[in-house]
Amino acid sequence: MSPRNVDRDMQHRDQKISDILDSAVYTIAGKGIGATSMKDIAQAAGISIGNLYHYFKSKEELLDVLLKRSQQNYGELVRELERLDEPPLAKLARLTRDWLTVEENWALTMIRQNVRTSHLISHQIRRDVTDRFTDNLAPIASIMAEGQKRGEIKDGDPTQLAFYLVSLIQGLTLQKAPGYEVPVAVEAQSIVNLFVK
Amino acid sequence: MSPRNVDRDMQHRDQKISDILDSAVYTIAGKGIGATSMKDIAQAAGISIGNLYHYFKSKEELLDVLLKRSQQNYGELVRELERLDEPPLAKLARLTRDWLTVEENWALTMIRQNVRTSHLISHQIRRDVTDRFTDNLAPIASIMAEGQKRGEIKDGDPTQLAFYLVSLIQGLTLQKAPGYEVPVAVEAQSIVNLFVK
Amino acid sequence: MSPRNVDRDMQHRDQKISDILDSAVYTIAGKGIGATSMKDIAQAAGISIGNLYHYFKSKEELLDVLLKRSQQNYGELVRELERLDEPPLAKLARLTRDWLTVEENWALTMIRQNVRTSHLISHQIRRDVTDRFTDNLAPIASIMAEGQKRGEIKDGDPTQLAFYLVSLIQGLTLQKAPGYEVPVAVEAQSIVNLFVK
Amino acid sequence: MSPRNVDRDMQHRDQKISDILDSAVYTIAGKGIGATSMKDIAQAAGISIGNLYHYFKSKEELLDVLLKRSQQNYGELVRELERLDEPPLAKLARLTRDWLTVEENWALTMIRQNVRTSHLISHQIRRDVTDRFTDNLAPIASIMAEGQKRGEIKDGDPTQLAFYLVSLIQGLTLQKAPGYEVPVAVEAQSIVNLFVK
DNA sequence: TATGAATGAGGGTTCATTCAT
DNA sequence: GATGAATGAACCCTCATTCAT
Repeated sequence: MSPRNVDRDMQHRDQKISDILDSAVYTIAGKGIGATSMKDIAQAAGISIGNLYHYFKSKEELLDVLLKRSQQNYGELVRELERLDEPPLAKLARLTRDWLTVEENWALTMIRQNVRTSHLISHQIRRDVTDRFTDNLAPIASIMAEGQKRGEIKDGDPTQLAFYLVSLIQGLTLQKAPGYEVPVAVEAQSIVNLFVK
Repeated sequence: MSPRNVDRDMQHRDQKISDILDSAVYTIAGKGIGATSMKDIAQAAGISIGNLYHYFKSKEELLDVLLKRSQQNYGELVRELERLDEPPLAKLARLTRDWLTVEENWALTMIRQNVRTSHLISHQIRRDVTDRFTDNLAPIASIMAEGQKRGEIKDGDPTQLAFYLVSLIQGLTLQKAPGYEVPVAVEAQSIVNLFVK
Repeated sequence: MSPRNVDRDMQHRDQKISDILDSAVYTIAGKGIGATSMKDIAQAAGISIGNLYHYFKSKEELLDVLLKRSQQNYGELVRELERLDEPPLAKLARLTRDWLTVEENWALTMIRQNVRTSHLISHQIRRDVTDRFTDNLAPIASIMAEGQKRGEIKDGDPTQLAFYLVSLIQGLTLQKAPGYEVPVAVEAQSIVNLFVK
Repeated sequence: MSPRNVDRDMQHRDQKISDILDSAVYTIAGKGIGATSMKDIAQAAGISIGNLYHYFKSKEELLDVLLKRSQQNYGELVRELERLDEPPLAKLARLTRDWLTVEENWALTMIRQNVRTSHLISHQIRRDVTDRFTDNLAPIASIMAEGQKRGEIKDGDPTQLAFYLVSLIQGLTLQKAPGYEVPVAVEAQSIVNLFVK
C-alpha cells in the first residue's frame, strides 16, 4: 500500500515481463509466430496461460513489446559501437562478427522477418518495426561516412551502404534457420571486405 | 476403354496445376504460408476446396510442387545467364536487376523464407529447397570466377561471393514486403559495385 | 439391338456387378463400412469411381446388394446341408467347421456386424438383413429338432438352440478381426459338444 | 502460488471426465464410433467442443479411456463374482443374466466390437482391449474349473469354455442392436445349460 | 496474482455424389 | 459404358481469448 510497495510491485512486474519475453524469444524464433501458441509461450515461461494474459493483453501486444525491447537493445548496442575509439573498418567487422555470432540476433532477425508476413500482426506494429529498423541504420551509416572520409570505404550514399551491409547480414542470418544450412562458409572479414575501396 | 483422350487429359491436368500455382504464389507470398488457408488458395484459383485436393493431396504437397517449379525455373534462367556472351559484371548486373524487378522473384523469396520457419513444412522439403538453392549457386560462382580471372572482381572463394550476392539480394527483397518498405534506394549497379575490385 | 444383344449386355452387367462385389467384400470387411470409401471400392475393382456409379446408384445400394447376395448364398448352403444324408451332429460339426474356416464367412459376419451400427445404412436394409438372418435359422433349427428326436441333442426350443449356435459362432468369428486375436484355441468339435445331451 | 485448491481441482476434473464418458457411452454405442462425431459427444455432455478437447486430447484417447474404464469395472465385477459363496452354476447364471440385463454391458460390447474394425483406432489400443479382455477371462475359467471338479460342468479346457460362454453372450448381445432384434427368446438359464454336463 | 476451465470460429482434409466429355 | 474433374458438407482438431475461483 505504501509507495515503496507499489514501486516494488512494478519492478517485480517488469522483471516478470522480461523473464517471459526472454523465454519466448527462442520459442517464437524456432517455430515461427504463427506456429507458436500462447500456451507454448506460457509453458516456456513456466506460468499458466491465464497468468500470461495478466502481463500481456494479447499475443499481438506481447510481440509488440518483444520487438520494441529487442530493437531498442540493438539500437543501444550499435550507438555504443559508433562511439568506440576504433577505426571504422574495425567497427564494421566487430558489428558483423557479433551479429553472426550472438544467438539472440539470429532469433530477433527470424522474428522480425516473420512479422512481415504474419497477418496476426497489425499494420501499425509493422510500421513501428520498420521505423526502428531505419533509425538503427543511422549509426552504421555514420561509420560508413567516416570510413569514406578516410578513403577506406567505397563511394556511395552511406545510408545505402549501411542498408546493404545490414541486409546482407540478415540475408545470411536467415540461411541459418534450423534445417536450412547452406554449405558455404561465412566470415565477418570477407563480408566487410566487400565495402572496402 | 477410355472414351477420353488420355494425353489431352494429362495436359489439361498439368495446365490446371500450373494455373493453380500461378494464382497461389502471390496469395502465399503476401499473407505467409501459415495465414494462407487452402480455402484462400482455392478461391484465388476459382475452384472449390474439394477440387483443389484433387490436384494436391495436401497443403504441404502444394508447397513442395510450387517451390520445386519456381526453383527449377530460376535455375534454368541463371544457367542461361551464365552462357550469355557478355562480360561477367554485366551478367551480375542483369541478374541483380531482374531479381529486384521481376515480381515473381519477390514472391518466391518470401515463400522460401517462410518455408524455413514454418512447422507445416516437413524437414524433407526444407532439405530439398536448400539443395536446389545450393545447386543454383554454381552458375553465379562460375561468373564470379570468370570476373576474377579478368581481374574485375574481388578476390576470394567464388562460391562464397556468389552466396553473398544472393543473400544480399534476398535480404533486400525481403525488405519489400508490403507495409515494410525501408525508405532507402536500392539499385543494381551499386550492389554489383560491392564485388568490383 | 437384337434381343440376344440385350441379353448378353445384361449378363455382362451382372457379371461385372458380381466382380465388383467380390473385390469389395474383403475391403469392406477389413476396414469397416465407414472407413471404406467408394474410391477404395472402385480401386479394388479396378474401375473408375464414375463407372462404379453406373452399377450401383449409391454406397447404400451397393451394400444392400452385397448383403442380399451373401445371405442368399449362405441360405442355399445351409438348406443344402439340411438335406444331406448325415447324422445331425455331423451336420452341425460340418456347418461350424465351414463357418470358422471359409474366409468369406468371416468377411460376411464382419460386414453384417458393421451394418448394425453404421448410420449410413437405412433402417429398411437393416430389417431386411435381420429377416434373411432369421429365415436362415430355420434349417439349423430343423437339424436341432432332428437331433433331439434321436436323443442326441439337449432339450429346449430348437430355434433357440440354433440361434445360440449361430450367435456363438459369430461371436467367435468377430474375435478373429485382425489385431484382435484372443489367444484361446477354437475347435468345431468342442463347440458342437455344448449342444450334445 | 495457486489460489485454488489443487486437490479439489483434480477431483473436479476426474468427475468431469467421468461424466463425459458416461454420456458418451450410449451415444457411441448407438451410432457407432465412426458415425459419432466429437461434436455429438460434446453435445451429449453439454459442453463445447473446445472444452471436450481440454479433457481428451483426441477422439482416440477418449475411446481409450472409455474402454479402459469399462473393462476395469467389468473386471472387478467378475472377480467379485468369483469370490462369491455360491455354486459355480449359480455364478454363471448370475453373470449371464447380469450381462444380458444391464444396459451398460450392451453398450460396452457394441463399442468393443466397433473398435475392432474401426481404422480410427490404433493398433496399440486394440491390443490393450484384447489383453484386458483376455485377463477378464481368467475368473470365469476358474469358475468353470470349479464346476468341473464338482462334476457339474462339461469336460474341456476351462479357459476355452469361458471363452465360448463370453463369446456366446456377446454374440447374443450384438443381436440386440436397435433395429436388429431377432425374434428369438434369450434366457440366461438355457444358455448356462449348454455348459452343464 | 494465479490457475485452468470454457468457448467457438477457423483450418486442413475426406468423401459421397454428380456431370461433362 | 467409361473417365475423372468438380462440389460442399462434415469431420477432427487448434487456439486466442475470457472468466470464475
